[in-house]
Amino acid sequence: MKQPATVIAHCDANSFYCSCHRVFEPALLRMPVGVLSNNDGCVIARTPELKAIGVAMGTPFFQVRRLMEQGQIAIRSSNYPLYGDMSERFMSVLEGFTPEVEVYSIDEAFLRFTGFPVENWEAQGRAIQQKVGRWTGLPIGVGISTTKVLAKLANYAAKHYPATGGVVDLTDPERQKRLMAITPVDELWGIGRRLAPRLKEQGILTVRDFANLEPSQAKRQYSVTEERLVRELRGENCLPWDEEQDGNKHTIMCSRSFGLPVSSEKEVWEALATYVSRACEKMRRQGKAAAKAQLFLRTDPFRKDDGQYHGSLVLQIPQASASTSIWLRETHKGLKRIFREGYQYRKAGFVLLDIGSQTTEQGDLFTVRPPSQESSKPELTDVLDSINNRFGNNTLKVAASGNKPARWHMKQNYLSPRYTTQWSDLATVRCKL
DNA sequence: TCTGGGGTCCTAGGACCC
DNA sequence: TCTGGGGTCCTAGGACCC
Repeated sequence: MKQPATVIAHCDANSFYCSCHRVFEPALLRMPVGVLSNNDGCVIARTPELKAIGVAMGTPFFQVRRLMEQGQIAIRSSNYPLYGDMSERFMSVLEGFTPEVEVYSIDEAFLRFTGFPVENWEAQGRAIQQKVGRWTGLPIGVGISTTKVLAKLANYAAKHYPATGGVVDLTDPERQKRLMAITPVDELWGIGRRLAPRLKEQGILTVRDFANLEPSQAKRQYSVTEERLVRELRGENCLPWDEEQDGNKHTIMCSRSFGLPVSSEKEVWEALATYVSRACEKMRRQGKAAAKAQLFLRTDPFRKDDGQYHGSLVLQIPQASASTSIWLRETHKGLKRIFREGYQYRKAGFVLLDIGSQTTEQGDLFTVRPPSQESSKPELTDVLDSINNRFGNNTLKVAASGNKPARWHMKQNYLSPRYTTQWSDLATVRCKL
């Protein structure tokens, strides 16, 4: 068979969050496992065994609580420090296989092989799967083809057909056609719950039906997104290769639902101040700054009988900044403008927009700042960051965030240890001699 | 009692300009 | 009565993803 010039592999961890817990609690390997969203609200990750007993994505926790209490399933609160660290380990194993790795999400990456003299791509896929398994304990699937969309499709097959053992080589065009013909169109990456019914109405039921559309027709009827999808399915690479993506975020958001409804401006402000300082911290870690941000707050849309309100406001400052104190001041002013008395608030958030590199930020022609003022701020935040990096998050925090337990704080009743990122949480291994 | 958080890209429509 | 056409920029909202 002729060797394609560029081959793309898509790797993702199976039930990633659940698998992270299983690495450190092997007893969970014998049980259906679910992970809850923030506030222990609903199920956001499930092992196949949990899916099999009919627990859907997004199921509210109270509906499965009984099963947990009966010991039939295991439930954990989400533990992002653990997932983040396991993700880094996963990605660094992948980087051993090719220099071109695009981290697509916390549990997924594309690998590009340009000019690799690989004889057997399926064997290569199994080698990746095996090494990740041995070095991190995570089970993964690997899909291999010539474009990102085809590689995703291959990985879908790897998951869907157990006989593949989790690895599918879809470089052969004939094999591509066969798979497309038996795959429902709504399984395709990029076809969501709005588009799928529209397509089906028009008789486009399988991925093959979709791939048979003329690209120009796909664009006219839907949008350029769908046109690109059609082209990718036909083997034409038209999605960008973006290895830098992770460091080049355009927005950074921090928002949370409150543990309990909150009605006072003071409490909302405590929460918002916490989100502002977290978002600024993230941005500083990336060496970036922003001149625009948005804050919002809203009531609980599920409580139809209560008065509903959604307020939001875009903030703009003359010069891009990553300083927590500057953004706190602006957000406080903004909150005064959009806060309304008499509502039960359930969520608030802060989003940094149009993030640019701190070194290339534009000066403001019309504002003259005393040099002392600007130079002192970054130093303060630097000190804050370095202390928090060394002694853990929230060792130092802004006073506006409050220091007492509050109604807005998250519920996390089933939290597991941060096995890999906190010395005090390291697992203990005992052995009999 | 109990329903997540963090992103990207595209399009349509309005404001504004020449 | 008559009142262009084309371009850019911005924003809000929709759709998708994990």
